[in-house]
Amino acid sequence: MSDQALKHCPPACVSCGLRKLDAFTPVTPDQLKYIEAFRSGFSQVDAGATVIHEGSPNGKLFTLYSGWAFRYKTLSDGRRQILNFLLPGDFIGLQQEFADGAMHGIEAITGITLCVFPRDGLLELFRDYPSLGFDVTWLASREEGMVDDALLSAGRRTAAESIAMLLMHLYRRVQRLGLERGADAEGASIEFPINQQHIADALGLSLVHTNKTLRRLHKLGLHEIRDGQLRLHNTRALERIADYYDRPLRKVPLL
Amino acid sequence: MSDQALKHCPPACVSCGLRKLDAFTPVTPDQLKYIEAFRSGFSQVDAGATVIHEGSPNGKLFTLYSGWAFRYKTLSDGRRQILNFLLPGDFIGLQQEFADGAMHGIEAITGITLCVFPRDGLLELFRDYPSLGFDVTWLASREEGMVDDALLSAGRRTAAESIAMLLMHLYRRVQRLGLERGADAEGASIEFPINQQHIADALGLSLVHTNKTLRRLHKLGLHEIRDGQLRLHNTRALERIADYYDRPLRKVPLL
DNA sequence: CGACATGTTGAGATGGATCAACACTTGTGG
DNA sequence: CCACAAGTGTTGATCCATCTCAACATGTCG
Repeated sequence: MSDQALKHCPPACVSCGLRKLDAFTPVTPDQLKYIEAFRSGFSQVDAGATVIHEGSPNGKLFTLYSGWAFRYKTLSDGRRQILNFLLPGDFIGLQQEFADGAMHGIEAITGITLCVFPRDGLLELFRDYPSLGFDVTWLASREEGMVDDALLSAGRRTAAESIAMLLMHLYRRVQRLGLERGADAEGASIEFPINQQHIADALGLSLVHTNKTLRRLHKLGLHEIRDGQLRLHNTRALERIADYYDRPLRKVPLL
Repeated sequence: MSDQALKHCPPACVSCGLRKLDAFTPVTPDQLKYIEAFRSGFSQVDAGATVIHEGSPNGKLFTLYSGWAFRYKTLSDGRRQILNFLLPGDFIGLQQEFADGAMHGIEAITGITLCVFPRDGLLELFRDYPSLGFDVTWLASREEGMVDDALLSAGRRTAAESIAMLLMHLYRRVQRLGLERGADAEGASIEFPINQQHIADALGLSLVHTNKTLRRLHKLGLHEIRDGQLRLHNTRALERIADYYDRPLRKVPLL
């Protein structure tokens, strides 16, 4: 499936392009119908625009259908921390419902398409389709796992280790979605719409240091970022540097 | 309620000491009965012992009944990052079920008591009591919110800001449980069983720097840690330094 | 008593921050 | 068509928050 086909969210979940991907657990026709009824519509957000404002207590629930986005928090003087990157299939907005701490914002990196769900239908979903409720928990828990990893990077990894980790992590996630670009002369690659400022904010580094470290890894022949594409030239080395080894991939639920 | 009464987990949930606390949302007698049936027993772990080993794929689910513990990850050369601290009422082990990334370990700080639940009964719980399933999601989401905050600290706060944040955060959590020690001559305090190495590992700092920063805050008259007790002498200043302002507290579900 | 965990302090080293330029590209308005 | 601003990436120089190393104090416990 080309990612071109994923640009726009189709009106009916039955013809959902995402769901056809191998990465997601299949659902029964019943469940699919319920999800479609639960969904209140879809929405598009331009690159760079804010999907959910930091600290806004209300909002809807979303499934990211296409494009990249990120969750973030900022301190009052403007220092920003990206909490994690959001890729197609990610469920958005749960914490807004629950957290009693301060909230996070969500910003689109590329233009994105979202399936929208009403916040107050969630309990009903748990009631009517417990296994879908279970899936929501699955997704929440999986996302927490990603933040755990990010915290390990920010807290204990060096800049080079963190960057190696992030490149591997994002590459693998895109790869699992089946969106890896077929091998051209230089090998496989993925779309990589984030800039060095995003990387810096995700890892708790300064922009300048991020640039220098990225440059160093590039000169070591580990990777290449060009024209919005990421190519990994030596995943073995990157894994070793990041001290991160991939687990067998599992299918992920999709709401 | 004195925390003495919370030392041991009673055999029946009806007489659960935790549940009497104001901090938790009440449950119906039906739900309580179900929870009691779901619970397979309880367990004690000594201070310093490991509850769940890092990377162990299986395990049970727990509710921490009494004492302090923490979730952590380590890099292969031993660098350790504490992901968050666990206090009574926290639900433990969800990520073990779901995460496809590497897993975390859990270690007891004090002696702790745990209610044990079988991992494979969870889906059944979602089916039989959707609102309890909803609560599980609630708890997962709330925990993610805490990790989000920790990531903001590790990534973007200075050492002093991070420490101020952590002190406030832990104080407030204990306070919400109703475990604040009544005011003696020097004002209110909480039990504070963690040492400087724990603080360092939670914030991504070195032990030495943690000590010096803690000393500095103490000399500024902001707090005092002595005899395993934490006293905050100037919460206003701590909040300002940490750039963290408390939200109105909400009741938390308890499983 | 010694072993060990914990906290404290100083000295020196360094990873990463900050400041300051500059190059390149893209879009925009004149 | 050019002139210009804005966003992004690059690089060097310098600074400093934090790390590492090293020593010592204290308390607990067997």
